[in-house]
Amino acid sequence: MLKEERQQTILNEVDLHNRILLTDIAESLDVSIDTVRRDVKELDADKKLRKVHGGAISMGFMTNSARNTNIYKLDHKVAIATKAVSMLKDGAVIFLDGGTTCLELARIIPENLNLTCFTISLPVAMELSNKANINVISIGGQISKEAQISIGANAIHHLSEIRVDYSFIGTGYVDAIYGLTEFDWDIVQIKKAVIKASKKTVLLSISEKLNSQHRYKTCDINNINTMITELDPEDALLNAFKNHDIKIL
Amino acid sequence: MLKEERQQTILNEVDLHNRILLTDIAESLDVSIDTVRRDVKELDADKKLRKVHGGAISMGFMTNSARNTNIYKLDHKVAIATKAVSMLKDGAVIFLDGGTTCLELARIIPENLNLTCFTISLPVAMELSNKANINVISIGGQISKEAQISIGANAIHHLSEIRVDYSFIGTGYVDAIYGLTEFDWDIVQIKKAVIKASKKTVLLSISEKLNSQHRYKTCDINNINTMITELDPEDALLNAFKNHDIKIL
DNA sequence: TTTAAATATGCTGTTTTTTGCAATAAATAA
DNA sequence: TTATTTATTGCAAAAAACAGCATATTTAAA
Repeated sequence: MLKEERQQTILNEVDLHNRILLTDIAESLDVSIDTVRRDVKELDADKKLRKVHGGAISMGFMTNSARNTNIYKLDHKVAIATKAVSMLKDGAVIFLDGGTTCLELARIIPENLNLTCFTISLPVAMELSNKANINVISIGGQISKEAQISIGANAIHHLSEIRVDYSFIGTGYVDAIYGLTEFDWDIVQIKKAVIKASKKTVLLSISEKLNSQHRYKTCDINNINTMITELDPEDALLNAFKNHDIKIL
Repeated sequence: MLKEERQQTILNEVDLHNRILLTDIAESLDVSIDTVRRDVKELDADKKLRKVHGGAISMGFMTNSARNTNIYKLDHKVAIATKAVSMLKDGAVIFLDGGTTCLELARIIPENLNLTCFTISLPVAMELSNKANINVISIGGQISKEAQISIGANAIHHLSEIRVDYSFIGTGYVDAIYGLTEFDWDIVQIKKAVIKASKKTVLLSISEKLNSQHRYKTCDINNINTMITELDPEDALLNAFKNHDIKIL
């Protein structure tokens, strides 16, 4: 039996059953466990499957790392996410909101960081599920088609049952006087529940959103502990926020 | 024997058996191993076959394996999903499992169908959220990194609070006698909860999984109301399942 | 035809790859 | 925790690949 043949067989088995045991493969192919282990290691290096303790799992599930479309002001959002990452400590329990900025944060969270991470966002949950050291817990509920997040009474109820160290949230509009506002009533309800469930709340917002407002109010600026924009903390645009008890990064 | 002739013989052997050993060829053609090695090297350079350690493999065999981005037996899964779609009625409340077959089903659900759809799968939820007439409800819980689905006590508890008309589930292994089995204990618990929450359960499985089994049992075949494979319902491979009270599509 | 050059083949010794085994370390389960 | 399973590492034997060389065979030109 050629090595290539063997590896092809392993791939078939993995794709067929989603998950296999190295011992099963070794027995069915009648080679040593070491050989199977080495094969699986190679296939893992080639991204043909994913090696896990005792076996291997299919890549079919996890081919989702490709960033889909162009994100508006991606560079700004990456800058914000980078600042946010610096706040993360090993072992923390956090919440991640939906939206492209939080998704960017999820993307750049270091692989070696141990976190327990709640989220209402499907894309964020998918992204985080690729990180080995992050325990991801999705908050279920009715899915908002626009935002791909859980909304509604169910999600709010689940949020009422948790308490996280930090929550990282986005907002539609933010203003030093009017606070955080949204276009959408459902979203406001969810964000209120998130803030309630957090010891500290961190707002991620590109500067373009500063000094804008809309119809439904999420909370006052004072409810936010830290605000992160892509700007330098000393930027004049942020002056209006410095009267409040809020840390600016 | 001419070199040309010899190489043609090698190509024939490769095309016939998908693979050859250099030693076999050397012996059957009664030339030295070095000659065969040189021939195979040339044929590899001409892309007529793929040289591997100890032998050669046909191009067709390998291109089939280079489906890195594609899904294993996608055509079969589409066939299954198509049959499953025919079971869906307007206004139904259904559950969709994780896995590539269910994801395929989610993809081809018609835009005009009104459905309420529960799921534990992040990719399925994302896919369904693109369909205007489908009310998507995600079951939250701890996210399994392998399968990108919610698992654990929380998810099971949420499942216990719902009751759907139809659930469409996949399985790792299925056998007429041993029933549905899985590699993973957590997955079994979730699937049990799903079956309990369903008035009718529909199993989606490609025929390659038939007559295979693993260590943890989800349920007996009798717990499944309908089984869908890519095969014709009258196919002999399905005979073993016909003794049971199960509809085969 | 003869000869020289080019090509093909086989042989030898060396290097690389593959594989299994054993000892130890790490991870998981009880 | 302890016990068991799985991973890792180093090692050695076997198989295969490789490089260099000698011989044979074919081709092309004198």
